[in-house]
Amino acid sequence: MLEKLREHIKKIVPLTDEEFAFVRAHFTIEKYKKREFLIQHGERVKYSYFVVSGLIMLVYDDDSGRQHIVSFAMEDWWESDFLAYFNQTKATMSLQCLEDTAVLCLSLEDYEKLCAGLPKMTYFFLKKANGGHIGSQQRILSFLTSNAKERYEQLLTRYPSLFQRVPKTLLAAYLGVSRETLSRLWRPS
Amino acid sequence: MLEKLREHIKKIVPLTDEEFAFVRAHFTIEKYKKREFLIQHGERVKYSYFVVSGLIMLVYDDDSGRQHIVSFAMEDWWESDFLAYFNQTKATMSLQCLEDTAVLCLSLEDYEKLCAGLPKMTYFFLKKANGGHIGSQQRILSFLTSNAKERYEQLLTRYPSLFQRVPKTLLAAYLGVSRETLSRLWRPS
DNA sequence: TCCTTTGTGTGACAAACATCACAATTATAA
DNA sequence: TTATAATTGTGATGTTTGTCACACAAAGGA
Repeated sequence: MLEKLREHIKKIVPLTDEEFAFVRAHFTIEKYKKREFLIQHGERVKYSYFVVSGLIMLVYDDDSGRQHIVSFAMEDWWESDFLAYFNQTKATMSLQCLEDTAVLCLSLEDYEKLCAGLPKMTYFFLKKANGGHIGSQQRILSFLTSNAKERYEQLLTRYPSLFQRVPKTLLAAYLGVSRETLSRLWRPS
Repeated sequence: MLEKLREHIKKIVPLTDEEFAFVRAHFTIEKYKKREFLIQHGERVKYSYFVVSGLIMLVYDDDSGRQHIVSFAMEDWWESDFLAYFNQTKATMSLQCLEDTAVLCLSLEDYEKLCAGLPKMTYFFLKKANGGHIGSQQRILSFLTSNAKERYEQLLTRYPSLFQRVPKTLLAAYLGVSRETLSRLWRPS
């Protein structure tokens, strides 16, 4: 569990045993079953999460009851409703398990302490945040430049495992098309 | 020019005169006229930019010659082709002026030196990067939940000045609709 | 096991949006 | 100023996508 976090951080900043002991003290471990919620829309966001194993989705439920998926997060990803997390406001999105999932939890207070106590970790989070920003921009670009079929192909090229792990309805909710349209994409009209 | 940067940074981390002297030494000033390019697609990305005044757009030109706008950046915004900047690869996007624009330029080397020499600045950039990530996620959500008209209204609510400063063709290229559709939105069909 | 969810495909039709064509107006530079 | 380019609106038409309806298969709990 925690060793996975260490390996993950090491890819950006190497840590001594002592430093990692400091880091690990800020995290708690939690396990969730499929369909359980890590964050519930409307509630306070206590943590951001490092996914050790499993698969979760960040989802927005609109007024008409439709689900829209902002992000899937699998092993080695960081996820939360970051807007609510950093501003300590109520969640506008939910974070829900698509598989049994193990996560490491980091409260905002511990996040700040971690950054203050070990500047390397600020740099680590900076790299992660830049990566997230760039990734989101690429997703925006795919909305601007590509139709439903192309977006679907791009998604499966980038994350082939999602095809097996996630029902098509949810892939549609990520791509921004109806599940019926998605179902018809590869069959010629 | 530089005083604007100081005010901007101060909103997140206060700096002493000495610290700001260190910061300012890493930036250079550049001025561009309307239609000029700060970054040209295919070329190396030397800097990320802090916009002191004016207006620029981050734009992707696709194979069929269409323009897609990833972002507008005005006063007090940071902008670049961040993927190419951080990886020191060729730009896939262009950064072009929509108005005469003054910017402060920061090379990747100076960015790293700044972070290493003054940890406060790492924290500053972390806050900015998180803000950028969250902003991009909101934009993704607007693609998922809203049609062209709603996205247009959201854009003008958030950035009313764009309505006067930017031609409708470019607003359309930002929203992901044709300029004809955009032109017809407020007139009932 | 059976029985209820959940997931998937497909037809018929409606709505949203893109494309092409053209006109007219407003900036901008020589 | 005058000519050229940039910007905007709008009609006609076709394509893409959404919605509703239904059937059926697969998965999971009692």
